[in-house]
Amino acid sequence: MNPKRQLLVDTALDLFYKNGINSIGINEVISVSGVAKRTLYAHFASKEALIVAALQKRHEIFAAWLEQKLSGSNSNQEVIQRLFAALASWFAHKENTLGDFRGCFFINTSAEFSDMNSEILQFCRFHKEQVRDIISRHLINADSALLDAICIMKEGAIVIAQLGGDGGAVTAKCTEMLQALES
Amino acid sequence: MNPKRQLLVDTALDLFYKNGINSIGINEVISVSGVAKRTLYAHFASKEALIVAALQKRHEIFAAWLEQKLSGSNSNQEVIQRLFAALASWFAHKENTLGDFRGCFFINTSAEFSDMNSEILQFCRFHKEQVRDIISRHLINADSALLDAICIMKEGAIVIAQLGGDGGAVTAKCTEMLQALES
DNA sequence: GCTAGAGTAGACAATTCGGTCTACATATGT
DNA sequence: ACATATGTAGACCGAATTGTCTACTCTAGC
Repeated sequence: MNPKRQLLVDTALDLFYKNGINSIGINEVISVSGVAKRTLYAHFASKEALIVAALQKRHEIFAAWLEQKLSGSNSNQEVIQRLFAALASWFAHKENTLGDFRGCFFINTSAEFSDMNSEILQFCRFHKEQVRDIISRHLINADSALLDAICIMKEGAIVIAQLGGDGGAVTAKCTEMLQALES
Repeated sequence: MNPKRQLLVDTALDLFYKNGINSIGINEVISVSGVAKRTLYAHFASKEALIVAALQKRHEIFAAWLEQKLSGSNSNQEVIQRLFAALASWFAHKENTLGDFRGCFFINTSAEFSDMNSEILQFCRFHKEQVRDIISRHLINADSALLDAICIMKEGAIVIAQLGGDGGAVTAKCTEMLQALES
């Protein structure tokens, strides 16, 4: 809608994801985006509101990306294979839609805020539920045990890839294990 | 060794782990510990040096805790069972040694710093390698595939527990799946 | 008793933080 | 043509940031 608001959210998301939220001040967001500080505070009541908007934007991007990666799968085996192939591609910085991989924005954000009741952490939990739902909807005869296993390994793979592990090897292991579990 | 230094590291670790590193200023560390600022800078060249010392302390505590939890295991099945039982207990805030659970300090710290070559992130990677080694040493005929699976699920369980998931249920799933994989 | 080491309190510097405010410019709809 | 909305630049505020410095106190060893 509003182009300035959108620019601010995009810039904030980019800076927050790359550097961590507490490392980026409002002044950096405005100087990088080229938007006046007054305009920022015309669109957002506070830095926290901007953070929430950035989280929402990231959620939209990620959910759409995942949905597209999984849509059209014909078996649970294929869902597993596609999901972890997509993650591997993300880890290897080959997914332009998601930007350069630096872990899960929502896990990272959770690390920076301690008030579990804040809107920020509530949204992080919401995102994880939604992602679980997306995966679930693509599974045939949604087996809860399989869904749990997929979600656990997905988070594990993301964390290990972020801390310098071999993202390709890890996702391959996950695929192998989960496909064995399903058959 | 030096009591003031130790007090500073303990206080810093507690505050950093509870609130995130960038949310805690040097002034808070000194006011909570009751140590003069001058003394802090007599022991540490900078905040970064204090952070590294806190990471080291946390690593010592965690490594000793894990070692104790796994020592005396008589089979890979038992290692798996013990590891995830210990994690479940940690997630449920029943491990006094580790303090109230708020995720993995090293994953959390990785989220706050972006320079992969900094001493801070180097130490986070070192910690993960060491933990992997500890688990590996307790496995019989250390099967690399099993070790990978354990490490992936361990990270996944920690992240899910941190974001409000049912830590007990997740660790039970992990135990079940890994024991099936091993038999 | 004196000296040296270690610690204290807190002022201070320089910068940055989130956020407010004034004064002005531009663009759009009627 | 004029009003309204939306934008700009940037001064300003009080608080907080990391880090330095001065001046004083306490304690242990000789």
